[in-house]
Amino acid sequence: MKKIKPLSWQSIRDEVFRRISQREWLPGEPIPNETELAVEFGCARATVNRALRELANEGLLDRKRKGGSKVSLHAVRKATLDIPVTRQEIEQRGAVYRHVLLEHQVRAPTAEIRGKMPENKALDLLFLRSLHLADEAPFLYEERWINTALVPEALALDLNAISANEWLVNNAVFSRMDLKMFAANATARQAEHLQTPKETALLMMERTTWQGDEFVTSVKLSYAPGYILEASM
Amino acid sequence: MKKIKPLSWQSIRDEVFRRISQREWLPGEPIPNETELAVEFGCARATVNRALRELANEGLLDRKRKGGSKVSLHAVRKATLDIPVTRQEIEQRGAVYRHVLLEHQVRAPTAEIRGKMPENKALDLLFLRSLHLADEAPFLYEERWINTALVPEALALDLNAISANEWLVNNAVFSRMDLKMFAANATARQAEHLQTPKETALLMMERTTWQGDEFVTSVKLSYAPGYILEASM
DNA sequence: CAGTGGTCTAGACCACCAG
DNA sequence: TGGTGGTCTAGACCACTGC
Repeated sequence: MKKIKPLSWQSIRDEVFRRISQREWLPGEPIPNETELAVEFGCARATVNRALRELANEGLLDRKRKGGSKVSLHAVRKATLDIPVTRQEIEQRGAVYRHVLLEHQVRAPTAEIRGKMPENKALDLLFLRSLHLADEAPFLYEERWINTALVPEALALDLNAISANEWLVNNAVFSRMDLKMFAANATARQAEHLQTPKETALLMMERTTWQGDEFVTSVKLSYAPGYILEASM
Repeated sequence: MKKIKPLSWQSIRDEVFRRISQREWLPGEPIPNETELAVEFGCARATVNRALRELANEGLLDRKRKGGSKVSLHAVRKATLDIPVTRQEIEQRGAVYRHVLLEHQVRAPTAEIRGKMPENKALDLLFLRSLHLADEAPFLYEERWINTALVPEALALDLNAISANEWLVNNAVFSRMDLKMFAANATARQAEHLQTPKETALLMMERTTWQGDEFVTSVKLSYAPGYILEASM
């Protein structure tokens, strides 16, 4: 077994990646354990561990105690999706950001939203509708529910000055986020706000953030036609 | 400064996360350096490093040598999107998978695809159109280009037996993937294949995978109406 | 039970970069 | 140029789990 130069965990990661890519190590098959690789590469086991851990995080390896490390049978690749603050996303495109608060009221949640809450709590929630503009053109329309039990400060805010989106990102505590993306034909209301013909295909996103098992905020976003959501890995 | 129990990097990560969440450490402000935190938590610096590195990966901290670690001004949260093999995705829903190869030919790439290739190389590429079915209902329609210079074996495959999607995932070498999601009204062709009315809003995805700076395959996916793409963080 | 990965430690050196 | 994070090491113990 030829001894190879690398010292850094990155080089080891790359070398292991190469062996998997070039099918020296086949899907489903075990690879040498950390100690053996450390000997082969002439480095500490911790360094090998770091390299293999990264590859496992990317889904290329399955690792189990005692079971050892195996090349994943079907590499479920994971792409990373950035969730920026809408203002920043617009400004990054070189456009001027503005947002309009269309509706702001405390009301009983819809059945859909109530389903996310514990049975016993029948609190009223803060409901918002707003529009984000890029250079005065409609960019994103949002309908949002905020759990005022968890974020009472939201009630006192001037949401014309700062968008709920931005304020929540900077102030709300949350530990988990669910995210759903789908397409929908524009309803009359969406079409009106986004200044597009009715039935135009819109990219929609629903995001719910949670603090423990209670939801903090849930928002339904409608992107203006032509919006492209990008991700990479 | 009160000394806290935790030993594991997870507990330190959680404690630091709590301090950021609960605004003990404010956005933009520096936090104590690794050595100081190691003393406070009563653990090795490497353990603190591991904890802070995870938080930085999630976008909650900005770290710089000499500059120290600061709470991110606008936490760009990163969601994770799984890219499963279509067959597995369908079978995971308890449905029977089948795919149909609609077209299979070597042809000159369109301008759009040629833009992804180096100027000098004017190779013909393998072009495929296929349909993935769940319980015989249209699930996903795809149009795919494969760079046969990089994956010559693809030319000899029986793509009726195994979908290009699945074969490529298991056999193609790639180091990077670009991913775009958007909505579009169904064209006549899409409507026909997905058995839906024309103009129905469809969730579309374009994925291009790269090996170094050469593209391996580029695919345009049209999901059947009602499809929901989920992610989480 | 024994082998594997998961983690922690204490120490060390280095790369980067703000001051 | 000094302080900070980035990394490597050698050793150790532990947790899980296949056998």
